[in-house]
Amino acid sequence: MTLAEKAYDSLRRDIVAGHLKPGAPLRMAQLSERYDMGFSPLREALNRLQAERLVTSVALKGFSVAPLSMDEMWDATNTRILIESRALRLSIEQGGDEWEAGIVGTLHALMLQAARGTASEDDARALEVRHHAFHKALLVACGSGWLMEFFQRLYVESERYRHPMLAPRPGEPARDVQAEHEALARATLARDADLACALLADHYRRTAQRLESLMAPVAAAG
Amino acid sequence: MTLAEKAYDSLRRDIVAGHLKPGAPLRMAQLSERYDMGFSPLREALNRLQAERLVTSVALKGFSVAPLSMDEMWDATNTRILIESRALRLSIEQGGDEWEAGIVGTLHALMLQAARGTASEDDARALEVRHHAFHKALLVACGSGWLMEFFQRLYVESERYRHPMLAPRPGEPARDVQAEHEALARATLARDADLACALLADHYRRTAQRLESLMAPVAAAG
DNA sequence: AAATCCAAGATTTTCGAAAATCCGTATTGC
DNA sequence: GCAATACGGATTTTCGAAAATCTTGGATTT
Repeated sequence: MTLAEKAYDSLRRDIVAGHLKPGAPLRMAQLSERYDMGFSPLREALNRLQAERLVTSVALKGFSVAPLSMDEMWDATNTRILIESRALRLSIEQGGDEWEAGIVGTLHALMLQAARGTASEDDARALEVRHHAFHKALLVACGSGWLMEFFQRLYVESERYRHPMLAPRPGEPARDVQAEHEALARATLARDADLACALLADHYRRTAQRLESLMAPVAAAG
Repeated sequence: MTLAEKAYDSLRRDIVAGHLKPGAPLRMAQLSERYDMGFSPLREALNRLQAERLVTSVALKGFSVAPLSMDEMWDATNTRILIESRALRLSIEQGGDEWEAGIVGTLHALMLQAARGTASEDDARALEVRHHAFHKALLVACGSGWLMEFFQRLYVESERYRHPMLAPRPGEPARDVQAEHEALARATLARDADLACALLADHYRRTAQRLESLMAPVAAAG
């Protein structure tokens, strides 16, 4: 793995995790020290991330972490529903045994990690990885590289918004996300496309609403 | 404009125009001579293009022009119809006077250039620019940055396939594309979403079918 | 007092060479 | 004879410094 690829992975992780804050300028000297490499691999990584809209850049003024906004979050949510509904329908039409096995397997792995909780940083990351794997497994039989690419893009984007939610407020009742995942998997395996798509859309809309109510006070305070 | 941006524009144009052939390796030394600049700005541009799937890369083996295939062409066509249908419906719901004026204006400019023909290279490029502007104008009131981004990505992709079609075979009757554009604009301005989306889908499917019949002999020969 | 201009420092961008890696070829060993 | 390997040239990748540009602060002018 080249340094430029390491730089890409590290920067992407730090941006998605919110360790590099939205809007923050990314100075070459700082990044060079932080990731212990020269400018060249960093600039290559930043250019890739710019194409993915995770960073912005202005000529001769450098790069910044792409900002977040509630409008953009809703846009991503709605577009996600459009893309994934289509992909899910295609998968339900075309998916075979291997596809079904993937859903069952990734759901099981997700459940195990969810039961384990997210006490440590590693556990939280593992949950995120398995969550992604499950949602990808649902769609992977759609046979469309473009739908899968757009799914990936929007998944990463939504991860940026979801991150603050992973540390749930003390008093609030935790929403049973895993039950939603299970119902979604069941409808999908039963090849009930209408139900599965409805559950998927609900799943994302609820997450978005939760996020909005969670961020509203933050935005008001900041 | 920085050299890296110039490199990005030049490479993108040459790839989309087919001047750099699908699958061809992109050697740094050659590119450096061709575009008269050092490696750094070229590598930055190539990394951006890689993120947009216009070039592929393998670590330590360098970059290549991304390949084309009929499967991928159909995938892009179908995904385009999904994305643009949604964007068109949203635009028809939400678009105001400015949006309508944009459609009428860009359609008129497109017609003028189409009447002028595509004898010279410059005319062909001008037609392509106005064609893009018209299709963008139809969707621009959708209010979704993500839909617009995906539209752009798929437009560029389809441009790569469309390019060989711009030099029409001598004997063949030219399809009246501009009539389709006019009908599409009329249905859109009449706020008839169902008809407009149907025309849009037909427009793209016909282009794809035309391309398939045009490329089949090429693929068989090569 | 407000606006403009200039210089110094900070920052980004680009280059040219060094380092690391790959590929084809010929040689060695069995 | 054939596989494995070591060598040399070609290529990519990375670094460190130079060039170009921006920003900041104060001095100067209106």
